[in-house]
Amino acid sequence: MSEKITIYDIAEKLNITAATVSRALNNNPKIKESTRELVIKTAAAMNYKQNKLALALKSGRSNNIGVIVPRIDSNFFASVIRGIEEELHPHGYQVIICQTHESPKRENENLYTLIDAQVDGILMSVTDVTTENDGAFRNVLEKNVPLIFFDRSKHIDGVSSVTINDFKGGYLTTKHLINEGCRCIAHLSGDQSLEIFKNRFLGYKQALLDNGMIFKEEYVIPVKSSVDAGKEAVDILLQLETPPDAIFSSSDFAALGAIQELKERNISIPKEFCVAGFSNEPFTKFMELSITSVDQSPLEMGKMAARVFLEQVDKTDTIKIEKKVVLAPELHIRKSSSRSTI
Amino acid sequence: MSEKITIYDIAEKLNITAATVSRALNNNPKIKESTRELVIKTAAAMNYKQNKLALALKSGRSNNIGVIVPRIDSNFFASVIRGIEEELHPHGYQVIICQTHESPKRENENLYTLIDAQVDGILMSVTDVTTENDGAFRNVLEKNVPLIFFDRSKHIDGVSSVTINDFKGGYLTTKHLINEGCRCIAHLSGDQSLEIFKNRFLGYKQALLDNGMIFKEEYVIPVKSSVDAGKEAVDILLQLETPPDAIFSSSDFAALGAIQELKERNISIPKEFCVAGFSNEPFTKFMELSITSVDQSPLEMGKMAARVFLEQVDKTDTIKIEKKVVLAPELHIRKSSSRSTI
DNA sequence: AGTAAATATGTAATCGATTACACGAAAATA
DNA sequence: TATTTTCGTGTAATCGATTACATATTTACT
Repeated sequence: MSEKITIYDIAEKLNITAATVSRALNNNPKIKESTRELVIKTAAAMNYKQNKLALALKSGRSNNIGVIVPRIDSNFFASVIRGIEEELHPHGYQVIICQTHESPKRENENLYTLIDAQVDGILMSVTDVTTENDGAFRNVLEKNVPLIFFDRSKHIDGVSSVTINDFKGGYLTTKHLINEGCRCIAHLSGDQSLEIFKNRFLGYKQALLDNGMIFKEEYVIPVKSSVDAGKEAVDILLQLETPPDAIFSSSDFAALGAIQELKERNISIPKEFCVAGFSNEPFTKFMELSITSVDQSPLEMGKMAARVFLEQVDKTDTIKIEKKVVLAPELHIRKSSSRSTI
Repeated sequence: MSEKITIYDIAEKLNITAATVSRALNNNPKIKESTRELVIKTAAAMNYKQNKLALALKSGRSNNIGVIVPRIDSNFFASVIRGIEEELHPHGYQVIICQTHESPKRENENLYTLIDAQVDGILMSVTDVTTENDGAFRNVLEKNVPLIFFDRSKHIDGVSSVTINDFKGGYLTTKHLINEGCRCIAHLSGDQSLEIFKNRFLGYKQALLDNGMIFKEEYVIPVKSSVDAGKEAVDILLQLETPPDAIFSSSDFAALGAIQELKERNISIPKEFCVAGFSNEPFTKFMELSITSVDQSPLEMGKMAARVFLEQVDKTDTIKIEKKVVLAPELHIRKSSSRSTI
């Protein structure tokens, strides 16, 4: 078992004090050049490694940042985390992962745990806006720990966010469906308490109105992000007096379910019915009948969130600047809605 | 900005020493019951939070564990990490994520960084067996930090691992293809320096031999795990004198590419040609022509790796027990290879 | 040579919690 | 009552690094 070498060990060996060793290693200009070289050489020879915990305790900075997501095993969140890790790694930060599983209680708990662990910042996607975890959020802000929301945001003074323009995503997609000749476009909506879903819906609605189409409440079906939910939604929609001829789904999984159900009923896609999803999950482009979807550039979102964090950290004296970064959504048009190319 | 409350603050308020406060909070039996209650009540009232960094420095334990994976944005690794996090969270551990991007240099760097950060354990999937990062691994073991490999393992004395029986996975799949009537089965192989791919290949070979079929070198095409690689492989295979009538791919992505290329050539699947992949990526079951694949139960693998870690941590005095957990692969038979059900 | 200025290093406190050891007071025993 | 236990708490060292302040040594200048 290798001994743990401290600056005291180096000091002892060289008959100097730990203070001098510390200064030499930190390039303090007051240290004689010859001493510095000697210390550095000796430190290397003894295989000295700085104890990060001691440093963290002294400085109050752990060089860890916390990331809270509903779950990690979703392509979107995993990609965001990848972006965060890649951007922050060069700066010496380590990424701590926490999952909420959409539970506000877990979210609350994670926030406190991360603060306890003295992270230097928290990047997160909120779980639920209705529940009041404001205590936990306030606690973070009071501790002066930079807090940055990505994708699923929440309005809190002084908190920056990185999101995509979901409204535009919904608008573009709906507009595209209209352009393809669809006349009655339904929408599979997500949890309206989350802005992202609210905005996708609003974009959908606005696109309808801007293009002389009627918005009908009955065409909006709330779904969970699952294949089955998509199937059920189609079942409901097709029973309407005037069934729709297109679906803009706020979830790729629901879009997939919808497609499966439509096929089951021998409805031809995209000829008779067009479908578009949201998130650009990998499978959407792999399908034989590839699915039109909105890309949220998760990698870029993660990197951007990390950059916003880097801007805010260490600026405790400055008045905190609330930065709202909004990325542009990118509509990937594929077979499930491409009548023109057929 | 909320003050940071320490045990000294509590001590001062109650006119006792920090030692007593510490003991009271830690349920030390030597503390008078009345004192303990008073301390606990006061701590709560003052909103005291234990400083984890100080504790970590004193105890040498950070309550963090490091996870190193090639990349996080792959369904498999993300699911493993999910399993790890869920299993370790109740025990108070936080999970630090590192990516190698298949670079041995990054792997090396990550290992040292995690040790520097005083993690209490490292769970990882190795990147490459050929490169000698042995120094870094030895460093981990010398520091007495539990090291556990999952999926991609490496033979190092005293290191436990959690893997699936890749040999069996390859064997079962190949056997299945044989049962479906395939006579010439090709294999898209992965990096043979990694045991997982080696074993999938060996399982494939053994199944052929056990069932009176001939093994041909030319039927084994090394591929990267990508759609394009699968397409190219098919291109090569179909130019052979005796082209195969089935493919067992060590990668789902390559299997997908193969299927796309076969369709391109109007070869009917599974009638004329069967295809099976490995990993059970989400898209394999979503496809209209769903793809037969081997499930590696990543969630379970992560949980198991975490459990092995929990068993090993804190047992520094005991002789380290090398534990090799091998999970059973599960073949999911789908349309891409199901002649019987058609 | 004598003093000021510059340079290099040492001393000791600090970050916050834990804990071996010491000690005084109360309770138990002789 | 004297002595030993037991109990509860205080003292101070420790984990490893940083740093304000003090001090010693050189160098520069009159």
